Amino acid sequence: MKENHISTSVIKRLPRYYRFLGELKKHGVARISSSELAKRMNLTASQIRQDFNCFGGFGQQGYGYNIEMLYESIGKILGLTSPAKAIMLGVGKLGIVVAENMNFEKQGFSLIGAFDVSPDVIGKPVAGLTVRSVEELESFCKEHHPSAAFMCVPSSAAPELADRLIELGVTGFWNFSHYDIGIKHPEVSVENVHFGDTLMRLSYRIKNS
Amino acid sequence: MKENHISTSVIKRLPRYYRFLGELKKHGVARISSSELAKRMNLTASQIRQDFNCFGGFGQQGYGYNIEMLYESIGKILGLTSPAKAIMLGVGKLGIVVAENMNFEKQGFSLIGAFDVSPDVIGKPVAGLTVRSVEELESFCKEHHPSAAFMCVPSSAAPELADRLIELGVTGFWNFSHYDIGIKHPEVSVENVHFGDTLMRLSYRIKNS
DNA sequence: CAAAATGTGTTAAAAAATAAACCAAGGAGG
DNA sequence: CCTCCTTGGTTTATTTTTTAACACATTTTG
Repeated sequence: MKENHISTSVIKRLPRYYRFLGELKKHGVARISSSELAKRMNLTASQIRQDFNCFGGFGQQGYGYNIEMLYESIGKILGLTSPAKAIMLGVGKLGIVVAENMNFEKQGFSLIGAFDVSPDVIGKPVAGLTVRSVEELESFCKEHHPSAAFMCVPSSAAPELADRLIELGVTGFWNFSHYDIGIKHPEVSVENVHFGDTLMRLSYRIKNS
Repeated sequence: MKENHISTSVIKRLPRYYRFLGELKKHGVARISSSELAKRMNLTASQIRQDFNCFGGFGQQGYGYNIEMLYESIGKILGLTSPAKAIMLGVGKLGIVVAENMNFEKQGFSLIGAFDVSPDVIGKPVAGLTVRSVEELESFCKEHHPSAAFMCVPSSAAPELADRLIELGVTGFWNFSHYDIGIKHPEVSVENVHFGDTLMRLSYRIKNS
């Protein structure tokens, strides 16, 4: 199922391409050359051409790239057209903001459940769902087979939960906790959202440039 | 002021080292070897040694690294000991969660102001501050000289705000908006927190592995 | 309709990042 | 106090990533 092994560097850039192309599309631009796109995105034209060519020839010599078509193609490559079933673990302040303000359907996921341990939130509505007790996790997963988990729990709860989820067939984690899921389970995909790390990097940059 | 130009790859790894070492410290571990740390972090010992050596010899042959000392050293390198003054722009749901749940002081920053356009939030308390009108931005900055801005505003508001802030002396942005601050202003440091991008990458991985 | 201009796909070169190899400093054990 | 073993710093090699170069297809223009 792999596309001839695309490097992670390329994958990391794809969402940004997608955003820029979406913006251009919205502004009614029909086509763009690699050099023009490079100028706008602050990249080299060479890199853009090479990135796109990992997935086949989207452009036309002497013309450039058709934005509409390229946008859709990248969306398909990213899997945005076939949403993966996802559940949210931990419906605290962060979880609520994330659940209610992200447009999961446009980003390749479909949120089908939310779980927490606290009686304060169990039973409450979030993003159109009713928060379940984490005790129902097994039965729920065995029925609905989510493939992704959004981890908005404290670090202390993450390890045990991750184990259970992987056991239940979850293969991808969107991880807001500080626990490093990938180390114990190298077979699953993990995308970390570590606010603290980005802040510290910014701290370094501000003080060393 | 640059440390002999450290590569961005190394800087990106520093916060993770910092986290792992903090954890070890908390568990009372006094020393660790590069190979042991490598095993725990899923890296190579070679990379760890090379990374640390960018900043000088922290280890001792035959002994390893003193965790307490290394932890503190990395903290200093990241600038966590000398907080930079920061202001928050946009006190919506996301801004509030971020402001109230991050421990800025431990991550190199000191939040000294929060601004918004909406009368609904102006005057309200957030993270110990009172939200100001964005109209006060100029006068506030001229008095307090923040060097960092946390951008929690909608993309539409970001470009004009970024211009104003840079004009007022802000050199670092923690950017939650989709607007790409760095392109127009390559001289400032920007750390993007793009939830959508990480989600799309996860979508790709789940569907292509 | 031909020639100039545009601009991709692809191959080659350069640069950067990662991993391996090696050596000497220092600790552990007798 | 001497020997052996661990282990970091450093150099060298390998791999990956990025940039440059170029040949050829398409469009545009006069």
